[in-house]
Amino acid sequence: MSRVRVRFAPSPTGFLHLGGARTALFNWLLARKKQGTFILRIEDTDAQRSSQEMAHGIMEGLRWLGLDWDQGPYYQSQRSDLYRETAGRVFHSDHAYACFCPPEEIQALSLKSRSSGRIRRDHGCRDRSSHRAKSRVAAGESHTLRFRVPASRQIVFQDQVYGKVSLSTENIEDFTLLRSDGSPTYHLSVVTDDWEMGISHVIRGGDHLSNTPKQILLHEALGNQAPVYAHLPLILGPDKKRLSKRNGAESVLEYRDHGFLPVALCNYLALLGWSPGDDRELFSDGELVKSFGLDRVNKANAVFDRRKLDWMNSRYLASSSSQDLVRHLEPFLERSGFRKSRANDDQLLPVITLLKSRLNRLSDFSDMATPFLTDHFDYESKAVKRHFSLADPAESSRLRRWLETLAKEYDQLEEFNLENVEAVLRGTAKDSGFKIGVFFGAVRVALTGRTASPGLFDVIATLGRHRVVERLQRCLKLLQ
RNA sequence: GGCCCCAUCGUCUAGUGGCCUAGGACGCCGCCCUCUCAAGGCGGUAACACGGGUUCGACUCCCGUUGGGGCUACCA
Repeated sequence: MSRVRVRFAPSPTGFLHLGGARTALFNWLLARKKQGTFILRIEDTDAQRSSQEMAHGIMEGLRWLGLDWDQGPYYQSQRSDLYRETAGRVFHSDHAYACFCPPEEIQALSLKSRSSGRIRRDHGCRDRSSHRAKSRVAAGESHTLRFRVPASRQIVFQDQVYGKVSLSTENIEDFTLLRSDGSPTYHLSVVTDDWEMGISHVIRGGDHLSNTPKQILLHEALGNQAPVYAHLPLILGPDKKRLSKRNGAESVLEYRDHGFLPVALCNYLALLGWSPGDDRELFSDGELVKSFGLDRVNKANAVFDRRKLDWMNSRYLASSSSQDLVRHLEPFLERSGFRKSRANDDQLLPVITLLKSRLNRLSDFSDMATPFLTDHFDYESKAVKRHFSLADPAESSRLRRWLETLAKEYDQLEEFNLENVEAVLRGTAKDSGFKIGVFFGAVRVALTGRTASPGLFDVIATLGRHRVVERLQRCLKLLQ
């Protein structure tokens, strides 16, 4: 069996959105599973709309997702000679012809085709003698090169996802190979490169399903063996319309910046159009590669559901090692003004361990971690009002006394560990006569400034004796 | 318009003629756990687009209808 060689071939006319990322992922998964080769090819034959920035953005996105490529990036803009050479071969074997019609004329013909419901090819160029055409070409007359689509043939291919797909050549227009400026179009460059690069499987979006017969025709004309095709169902936006800028199609880099973990996004994307056949949903490292196969790819388009992505992200966050999260958290900490250095990893790690199971995004961390990373945090006014502003002034001073007692107890506690910390808090709360919720609530506000936090014992143990005592004393003022 | 493709809970999906009283997950709702908020545990809500066939028997096979998507460029 020959080796699997696949490619991801984005055109750098936009960023890497979810659809492109999923296509890249499926190619990558197959390559890794079959120990094949994953090639990156930048399809920038449309010089007007392509840009180097977009190409770089796409590669940054791929790297972030962990979809490393084995060959490339190849830039089609640098391979024009190859395409012109291929075009020459198609032309000389009479599978293509020079078309001298001005664009408007072709457009009119296309319009006519549409209203009549069948492809019109009666613009003359395709039937004129090649001698005359050659002399006009030699004279420098502006023209395009068009593929001469054969009449009345059924093009049939076996798609790995959709099964047998067939299309009559009656419904294929004489597509352009070379533009009037001599630059190659998509079909020419794709077919040339797929052959030249020895691509075994073309895995791409379903929007290319109808293009495939054209490319097969071209491969035939060139005497190539066409690759195996596998088309992927499209990813739709929440309104069931194709993903677009207005419709949830952000760059994957925005997902990175919003605090998603690349593994979470890959996992989610893998399940959009593919399923392992059992109930597994969260995949650990390498498990996705092991389980993946083209045979379990779906045919129906899938609607992107951000809430499920959120859930998946939170699950990955909770199960990641704190050590791993430090690295991912770094840009978020910096963004919110926390200096992060290797030196304070020791301080950071327990906080991450404490909070990671409650995170939905990496970006949630800084805010949640504030009371643990600095002494300068605000007390939520609603928290103070609810837990410190007792209706009865006598009660207020009683609470004050007991918090003071707690501070003393902690200050004198022999070993400040989770177990002892819990015993002291429970004991003091009981002695105080306050309801446990009232006392714990007050302590929570004193220590974190908030009404919601991780379990109090964990909070206390994580903060450490010094800060706990200091904060309990500091907040007594709030109870004056 | 023409051609191609698709169709199971709101969403992602399992299901390849009897295992289906249609399974799982997200979401939503309730309960439990509990010092708060999450998480977690338990339970609930909710689907085979429609109409014809084929068959002893259709979610599963065939045809049609409807709906959705794609292609129909000197874009990719």
